Amino acid sequence: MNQDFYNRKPEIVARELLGKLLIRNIGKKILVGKIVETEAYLSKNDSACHASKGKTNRNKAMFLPAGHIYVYLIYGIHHCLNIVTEKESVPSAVLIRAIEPLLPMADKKTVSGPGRLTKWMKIDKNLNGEYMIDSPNLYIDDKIVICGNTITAERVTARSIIITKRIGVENCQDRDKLLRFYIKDNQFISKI
DNA sequence: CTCTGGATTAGCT
DNA sequence: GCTAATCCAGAGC
Repeated sequence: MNQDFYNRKPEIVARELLGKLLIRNIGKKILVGKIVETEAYLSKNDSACHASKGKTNRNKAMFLPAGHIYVYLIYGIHHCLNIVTEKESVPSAVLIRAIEPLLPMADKKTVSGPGRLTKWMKIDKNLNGEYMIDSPNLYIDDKIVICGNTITAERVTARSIIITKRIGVENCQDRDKLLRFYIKDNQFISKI
């Protein structure tokens, strides 16, 4: 995807990322997953957003221009993958919560959930601050050709998108905002 | 400096 | 259903 794709409101980007291919290169290995669940985190006016109270050492990647990667460690154990949206200095982002593994195959318990998919794709804070638009390591696309085989993104229609409250933000003011998006009936959604 | 708790998950009751 | 795992941001002193 180009920069214009990410340089929009996070709730728009979160919705349009559904069905797209998340591609991870590790040396000669390549992993591909279809994005099936996302959440939007607005900037200042969203108490659930890490950057709602300003820039810190942890969240500074969120202030970079759209298309940068924000990875953070949660509960001391799990990494979460976000794509920065909107223009520079507006700290909004989209959290990738679940993917459907296309290459190689994997089962639900390996990739469903923000902490599991980063483990499967070996995503950690080394990727924090990278720019997806020109990174060979981790990026998102509509299609990819591997050994002559073409894998294409799913075209997700509005009627097959479910919108709910975000997961895991129970104790904050903006917990009821409808900013979680997922593909209806997909088997890799983290929670119903 | 200390203390609390989190955009989670695995494992146990 | 409950809790431990384990790092670190943010608040308070």
